[in-house]
Amino acid sequence: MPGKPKKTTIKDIAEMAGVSPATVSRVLSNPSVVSRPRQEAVRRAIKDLSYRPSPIARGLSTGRLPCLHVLISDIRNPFYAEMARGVEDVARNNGYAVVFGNTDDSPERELQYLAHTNELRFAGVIMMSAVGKVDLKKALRELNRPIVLANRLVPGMEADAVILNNERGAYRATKYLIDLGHRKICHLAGLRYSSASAERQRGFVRAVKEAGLDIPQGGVFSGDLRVESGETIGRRLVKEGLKCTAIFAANDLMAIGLISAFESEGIGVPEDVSVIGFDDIGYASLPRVQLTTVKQPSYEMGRAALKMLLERVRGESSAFRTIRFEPELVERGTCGVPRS
Amino acid sequence: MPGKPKKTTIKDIAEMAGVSPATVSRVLSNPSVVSRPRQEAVRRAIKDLSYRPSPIARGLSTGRLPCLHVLISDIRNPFYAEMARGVEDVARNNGYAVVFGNTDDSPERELQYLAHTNELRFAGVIMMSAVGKVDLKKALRELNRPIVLANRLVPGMEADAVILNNERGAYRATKYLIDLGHRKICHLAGLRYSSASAERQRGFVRAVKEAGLDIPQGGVFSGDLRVESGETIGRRLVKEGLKCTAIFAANDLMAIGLISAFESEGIGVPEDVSVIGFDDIGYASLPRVQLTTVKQPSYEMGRAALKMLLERVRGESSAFRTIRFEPELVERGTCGVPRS
DNA sequence: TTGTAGGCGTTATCAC
DNA sequence: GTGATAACGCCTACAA
Repeated sequence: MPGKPKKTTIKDIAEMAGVSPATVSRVLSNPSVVSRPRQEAVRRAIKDLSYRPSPIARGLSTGRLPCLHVLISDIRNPFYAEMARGVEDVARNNGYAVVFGNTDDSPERELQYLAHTNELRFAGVIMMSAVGKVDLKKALRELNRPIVLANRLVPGMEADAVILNNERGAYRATKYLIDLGHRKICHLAGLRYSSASAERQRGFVRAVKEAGLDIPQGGVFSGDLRVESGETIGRRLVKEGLKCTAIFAANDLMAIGLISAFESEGIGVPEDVSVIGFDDIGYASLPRVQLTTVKQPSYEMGRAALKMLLERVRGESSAFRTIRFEPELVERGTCGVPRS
Repeated sequence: MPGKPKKTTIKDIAEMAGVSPATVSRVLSNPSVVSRPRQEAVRRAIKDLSYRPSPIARGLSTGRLPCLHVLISDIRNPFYAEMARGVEDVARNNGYAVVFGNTDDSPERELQYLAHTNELRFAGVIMMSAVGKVDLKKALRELNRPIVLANRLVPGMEADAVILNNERGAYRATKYLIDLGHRKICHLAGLRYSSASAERQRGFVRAVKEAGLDIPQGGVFSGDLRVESGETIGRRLVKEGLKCTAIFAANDLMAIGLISAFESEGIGVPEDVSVIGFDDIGYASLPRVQLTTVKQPSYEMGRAALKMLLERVRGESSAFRTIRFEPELVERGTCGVPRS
């Protein structure tokens, strides 16, 4: 094969600039230790040959690839898609590739992905779907790489984190229903092992208690955060005879499922029952949906998570930080005063 | 540092099995050339030390990392999220990591990502958001790696592809409106440079022509496939006085935008105007939305695309193939007979 | 069938 | 400051 292009390497640059490969490498990573004239010679050579160092060779040598691993529950959930987009936007602008993994909230899958993180030497991890299991904390620790927990925390684990003040958001949602006059309020909770879901449930309980109300007997259900589980529970609720006038769902997807079930059973929202969600995904604002909900700035949270991760990856060490975003109640059309 | 773990390498295996590193490498990649007894000795050693070859070292040597690059327009579009999920599911089950890139349909960004593909030596590319530009074809060719075009084709480019029969889907959608009695039908087209959008427009035109109808003066608009552009055009249409009784939108997102605009302007759907979309994203089926549309099996298309890519990556060479999925009309509630 | 040795492109550790 | 030189962990002629 005669015309094999042969990528230009650090040696070509060294030769052209009349220095050693080591010096070229220094110009690239630690310029301050190289004398001015050689620095310039090297830079010119780099430009002339439009040289780009090989990330893989670098990776072999340093043990780090310019790739970030992002673990989410399911990219089809608009809330995650939005965060994912925030993440990717800043990663791209910083020269990092983003590898996504859908866990479906399975701890096994989580571990499986982390093994991959390690093998491929990805530079860091954003864990958005942490399912609090003992071994997860251990696995994350042993990974020995920068990690940012986003959206969900891992109980008992110190780490950088980007989360919403879920408790407060849930409290407000519930308080809103109470102020509307509701006395019997149910809660469709999320995953048992999700810290976000747990916090939302706590916020719900606090609001109810503070108002001196009781949670209806068996009034807290748990779903899996998908539309279908909202539908299932909604139908069950109707069948059993609605024992509440309002429901706070742990996320919009389930709220939408609830509404679907109710309306197909002839129960009007908000005439017969009020429904409030959480997240404020894009569809919540459609005229036909008009879901009252608690907004989280998901895109911004994704960006913030990646920025934190980058700082760590770049070696800026300091104490762990937690960035906590504030929720915002968005009044729309699925809540009203209770039927007298 | 005394207790440095020191990953186990191919040498450790060689030593433990009493063979050379080369032999270990062979059992891993081309076992048939190694004698039975040594093969077993090596495998046992691998198991005992739970050895896993380093993808990076391999990558440096072979020029290929076990990562696949998937280029999409925007992960927040549920249609893409669905395909992305299909892709990731089969990639994961085959030991490949998936790197996603959002192009926002920008040719520059497309090229930028492909440069990354090359630098990081990703094993293959799935291009779902091809914006037909001359240099894209060239860039893809020069990439010198397996490529699968999904969702959109690149004009004049031979390659493996997974697409929907867009022309037929659009034809059916339009025919459906015509059969309902509509005579003045508009089309909200998609991206000018998307082959999928172009095909849909052709299908629309064919149906109208075949029925001996005329397309209303200025009755074909073009949007960018996002909800907002549906809203914008919807409002403009109303302002200018609706000159049609039905509209076929190139995708569901824009259809939803149209409906939002119409309803907020007091125009009923389907009473005053019928709207049909394309894709059948999850939200189309919600009771409150009930969007009539053309379904594409997006998840399956994602899977199919990745399977094709894997075949190529694994070196199974053969002629280029195109897998063409068939669309399916889904009648729901946004189309009706025209107002007399 | 098996082993030796060079190469993949950088970084890092030494001396100088 | 700078330049050899050895890793980094695997693959692959080439030779035996």
